[in-house]
Amino acid sequence: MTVLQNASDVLRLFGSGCSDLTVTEVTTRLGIPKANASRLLKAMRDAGMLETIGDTRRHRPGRMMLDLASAFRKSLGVIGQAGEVVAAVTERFGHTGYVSLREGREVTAVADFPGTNDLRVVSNIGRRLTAHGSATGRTLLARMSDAEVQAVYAGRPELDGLLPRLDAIRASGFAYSSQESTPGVDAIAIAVGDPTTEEAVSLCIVYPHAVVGEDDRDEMLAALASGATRIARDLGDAKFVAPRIPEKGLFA
Amino acid sequence: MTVLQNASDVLRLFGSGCSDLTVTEVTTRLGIPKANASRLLKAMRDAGMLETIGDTRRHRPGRMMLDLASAFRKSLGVIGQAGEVVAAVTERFGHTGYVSLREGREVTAVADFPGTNDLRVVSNIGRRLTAHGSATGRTLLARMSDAEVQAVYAGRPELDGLLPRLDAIRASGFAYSSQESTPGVDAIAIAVGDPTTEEAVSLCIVYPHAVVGEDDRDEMLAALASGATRIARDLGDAKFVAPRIPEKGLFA
DNA sequence: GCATTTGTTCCGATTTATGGAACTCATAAT
DNA sequence: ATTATGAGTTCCATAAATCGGAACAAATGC
Repeated sequence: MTVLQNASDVLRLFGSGCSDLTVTEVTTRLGIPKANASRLLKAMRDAGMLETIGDTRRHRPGRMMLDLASAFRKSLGVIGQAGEVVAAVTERFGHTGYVSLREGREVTAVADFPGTNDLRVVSNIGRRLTAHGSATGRTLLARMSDAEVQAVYAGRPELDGLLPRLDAIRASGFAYSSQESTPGVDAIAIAVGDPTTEEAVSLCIVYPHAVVGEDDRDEMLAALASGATRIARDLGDAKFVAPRIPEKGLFA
Repeated sequence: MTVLQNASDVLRLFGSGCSDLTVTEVTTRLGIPKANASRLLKAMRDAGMLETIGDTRRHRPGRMMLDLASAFRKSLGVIGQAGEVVAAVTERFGHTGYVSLREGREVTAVADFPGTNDLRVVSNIGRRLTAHGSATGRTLLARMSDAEVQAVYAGRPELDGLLPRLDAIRASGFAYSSQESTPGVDAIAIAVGDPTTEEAVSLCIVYPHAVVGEDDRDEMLAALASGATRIARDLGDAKFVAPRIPEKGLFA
């Protein structure tokens, strides 16, 4: 067994909820001689993979690991990061999720995460929705200025009443729609973008109107919002508005 | 040179802004034979420390590293995390920073970070301020309900006009004070808490009123806010309100 | 198609890791 | 005060990994 594998096993112990380790914990949890564990932790400390907590014998991951996490996220790109967030929300609540891009007056899903609930909205990757007529699309339009939106919709009837709705999204940080694109289906969407590549995507969760109460809905919004906020912070998205979870009854 | 040290050197390359690496980049940047680099990256991949990006030859940190970053933060606790954020802001802008706790109607600094500017507010750890009369204190009070605040200030004159000020903080997510506790000194404060331990701390930057323009002030607020937001997200702080950077002129 | 760049594999010599036991150090119990 | 107890480190011969150079293979560019 190579040292690297052992070191990796030690690091993996941190994954399962434990935030610090001692030599003995490592020997018992990995089943290796304590002489090895002792030397291994020392070597990992010297290499900066671990650091001791204060002057105790407890170890935690080294500071270097913070940079790694952000390098990992950076290399994913916005779409990838958005996908990770939506996947996590889908996993947790069982409802279908999308990541979508806007092209002109339309939006297309570029990644989809089928829900697991018995009653769920079937995923439909590649289906094109109108940007003005979907929560996802409006979050992406809301990232543009009114002038830009007007340019996209020059002389078109869809513009009617659109700008105030976008203002509302700019204020709240998210969009919600109930039975708009599909009967019986509600959607929550939040947009986030990468200022360096100019890519903006929308994170969206869709669910059957009938089976989701206000509390679940707010929880999903909160989950989606916290993921999107992290992405926006990591990428330095200045246009992002941190969604504010509304009080009960003020939703929509 | 041990493998662990080499592996660590490779990981460290990610720290300096680069989000992915190839074998040749590693050989040149670390100055090691490419045979070694090739085997090293393979071993690190097998150990889960790295993963390849798609089916290209580029490598990025493995997903495991995400867990490590959060284990690191968790082991710091709120006070430690707040300290890291304040230290970073202090470092960047040169102004003095504090982390404070509230006890009853007073707040005390538990960590301080002396500024580096020629004209700066001298740090004063252990100095007690009134909670109602300092930006720091009010951010902490704003985390409580009106009823709880009233209980703390039962029958006391300080309660006059306090609740509306707290409401303003709850709405904006931060507190600002100009020449309040100390003449010539302004302060920006944001509170964050750990729901599991019930600990709440306030992150605060203090600076001479005369030398900081609106732009710098907004930048400091943004820096403090993004750090506090990350902490709140990591810990699941439901009471946290993500600060919204106000438009010019609407500040305070 | 050929040249070039990039990555992998092979080899013996050398370095490093391994695991059992002996040892130190601090803390808790008698 | 003395002795157990447990955690952590160090010692040693053996076993296994790494090293660097060069030959080899596989992409990429012209």
